[in-house]
Amino acid sequence: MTMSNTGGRRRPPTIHDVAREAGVSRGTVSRVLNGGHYVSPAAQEAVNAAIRKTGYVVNRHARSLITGRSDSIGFLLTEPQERFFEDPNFNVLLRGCTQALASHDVPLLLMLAGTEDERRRITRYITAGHVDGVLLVSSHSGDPVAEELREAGVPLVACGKPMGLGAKVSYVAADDRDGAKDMVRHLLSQGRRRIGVVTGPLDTPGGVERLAGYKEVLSEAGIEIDEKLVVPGDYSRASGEAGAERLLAQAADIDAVFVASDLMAQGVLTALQRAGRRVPEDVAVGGFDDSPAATAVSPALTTIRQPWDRISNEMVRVLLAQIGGEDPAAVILPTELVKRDST
Amino acid sequence: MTMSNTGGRRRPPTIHDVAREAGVSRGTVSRVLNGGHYVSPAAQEAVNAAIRKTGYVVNRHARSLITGRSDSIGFLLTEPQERFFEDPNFNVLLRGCTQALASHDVPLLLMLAGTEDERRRITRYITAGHVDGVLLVSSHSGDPVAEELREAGVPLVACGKPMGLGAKVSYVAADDRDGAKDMVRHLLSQGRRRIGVVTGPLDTPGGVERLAGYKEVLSEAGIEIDEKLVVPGDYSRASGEAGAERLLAQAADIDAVFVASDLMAQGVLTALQRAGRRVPEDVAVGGFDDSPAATAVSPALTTIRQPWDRISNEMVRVLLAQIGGEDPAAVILPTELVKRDST
DNA sequence: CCGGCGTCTGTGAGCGTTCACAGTAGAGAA
DNA sequence: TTCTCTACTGTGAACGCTCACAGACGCCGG
Repeated sequence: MTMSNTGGRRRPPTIHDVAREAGVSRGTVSRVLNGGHYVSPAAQEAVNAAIRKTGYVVNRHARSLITGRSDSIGFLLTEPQERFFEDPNFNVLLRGCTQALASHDVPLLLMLAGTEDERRRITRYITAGHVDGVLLVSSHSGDPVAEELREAGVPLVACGKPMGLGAKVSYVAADDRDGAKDMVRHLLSQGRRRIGVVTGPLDTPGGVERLAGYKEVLSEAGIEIDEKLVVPGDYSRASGEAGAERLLAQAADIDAVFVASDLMAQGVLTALQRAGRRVPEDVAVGGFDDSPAATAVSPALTTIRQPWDRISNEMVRVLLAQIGGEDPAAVILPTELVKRDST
Repeated sequence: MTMSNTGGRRRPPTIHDVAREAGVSRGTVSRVLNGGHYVSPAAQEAVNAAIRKTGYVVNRHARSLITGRSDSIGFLLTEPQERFFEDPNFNVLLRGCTQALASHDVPLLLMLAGTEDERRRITRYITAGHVDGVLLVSSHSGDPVAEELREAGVPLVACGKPMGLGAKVSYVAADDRDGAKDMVRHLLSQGRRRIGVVTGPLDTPGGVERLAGYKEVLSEAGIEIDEKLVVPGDYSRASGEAGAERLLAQAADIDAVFVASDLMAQGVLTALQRAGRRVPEDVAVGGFDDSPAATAVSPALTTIRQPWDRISNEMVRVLLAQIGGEDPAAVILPTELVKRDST
């Protein structure tokens, strides 16, 4: 039973205790804690030993008070709750970002802005400086929160290119157009010629690009775009189901559908099977995202994989860089065709 | 252009600025901020006006430094990531807790412990006092994290009764047994007699209780329990599908299945339909949870609603009470039968 | 021997808040 | 009047850390 142990038993050890234990000053301990520059190897060693011995953990509040940073970041989702409940992509992204941040020892604050009230509260919270930066996920266009945060100068990285925010905000996105092209080429290579499309929301760059990829490949193949084959969706399962029904009604002779999200593709599958069309024999279905939903259905979806791990890692990297003073950046990541049973 | 405005333009206003603006002392401002006891109405008024005028927001780090509280809580999910990706119940709970906490102005830190490494890191983070308490979601038994946290004296509230932690940890749960009984009675009332069951994990109280409810009602109705009608599951969709197949193989004459989770019920539906059984004509299917999954399938699931909103609210209430010094508590909430198309 | 430089270390100040305490004023009781 | 009690207010002193600064030491070139 040592003095140092008995003495400060009840309350956690401070940097002061570590300094005393290691026989150095607070300043030296602090320097070791923050990168260890200008510290002799001997002191370095002694401090680390003292930290282990005392079980010291830095008091983040004291640190933040003086640095002005909170060393935490917000994950902001501005989607209606139904979307959050039905689309597992959010979970994948959430997990990826949590993991990426954990390796930097930065906690993630979850902010769900489903209602106007929450939106306001969250905006206030963020602009008050309670987080150093924000990872933004919002599939819909013209997000007022994003605009406010940008104006307030809060470091911000969006998932997917945001609409109408100019080049001022960073984003990380998959190569939507390229992915769409791959899928449509794949459908073509299977001999499909009457290829319908259920688009994403066309007020978002992602939705527009995926449709553009579809049209581009068909044109290159010398197939004229039939507007009856193009029906709008909003990424929700219900809109996929409705889209497929509309497609079936407008163009009963389709032999394939390119669906701009896996969740919508689930709906498409449901509608197709209800209409007695076999997948993939009668109609091939290609999705987009490679969300967990893709393998939860039967037949398992052929889809375009968005590299979620890389997307989350890049979002975190770009955000931390921006917090460190760097300029906003846009990162486009390649996609990959995943062949399964629906084509 | 007033002096007070021009002076402190760059950096946010402090409690001191507010005090000067209002013509009172820091202490008085602080008292207003924390409930306003022992403050004259006039001072109260002046301080509030000054806060509005200066746009003051409390510096949480300074506050935490002295109070020793972090005024934030952790939401800890100790599930493999596949479970997190496929089960929308987590999202519902996450949203409920976020919302409940927001009304207390307490941020939620998301902690996903999928791997052993993360488990360790998170435990260290929590026991270091970086959060005041933890909302725990972990469907599997014998969770080492929970045990460690309990031993460290961290305020903890679990969702669902945790296995083997004794009465020492708070939890909020729906009345599993009662819900199961309602469902089986409902099945009985529809004239079903050969009722199979796909159970939840039987190393958790929830799984055990739901099965117990099933057996209890059948016994009361004078129907002998046929063990061929009881197959195990683990709440995952895949286990539901496998369970239904096994049921079909062991007891082809079933006319109903009580499934211990909606997600498994999705799998059951898939297997049943693949086997050519019509739902609900040939076989009725009853789920449990009323998860978003229940209405995403066809036919829409008859299920037992867990009152998620109340569950999250209670979890937060109990946790905050416990942080405030109260004793651990157990809350059991009533369920409700939701009749849809699968029975 | 001096001066300068680069490496390393200790020290005081201060970040913005809360808390304990001391103190004031006014009302009511003795 | 004087004393006590209650309602309210102001004032240091922390909380645990980082940062700027000053100083010590060894080494080099003049």
